[in-house]
Amino acid sequence: MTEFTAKLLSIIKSIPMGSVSTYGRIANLAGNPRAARQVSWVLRVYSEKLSLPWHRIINSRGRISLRKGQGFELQKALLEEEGIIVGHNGEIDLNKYLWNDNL
DNA sequence: AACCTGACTTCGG
DNA sequence: TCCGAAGCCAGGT
Repeated sequence: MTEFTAKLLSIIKSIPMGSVSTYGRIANLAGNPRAARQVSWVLRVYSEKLSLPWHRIINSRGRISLRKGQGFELQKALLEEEGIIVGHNGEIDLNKYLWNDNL
């Protein structure tokens, strides 16, 4: 994998429980604001093998990107287990849960 | 090397 | 708010 991908993995693994981050923000922290799509690719490929907290990643609109029947329910459940309030359509209050560590 | 594929994002209507 | 188009990125074929 590329150095950039390694950075993404490192950042993803550091998202604390009870918080969420977005594809774009992670790409930004890794040094490339426009690589949001790469983040989704990384999650799909490495989440299981590396036990990534993939469920803590949502889109810039503050909603779960996965479709119902294709992971949506699981992600919603995992987030709620961490105390995060998720609306019926996957809406999450970014002002309240967004991980702001360094930015 | 060319072309396709996303769990994306931003912008305009 | 919703929809489509365009931009962008690394990997896989």
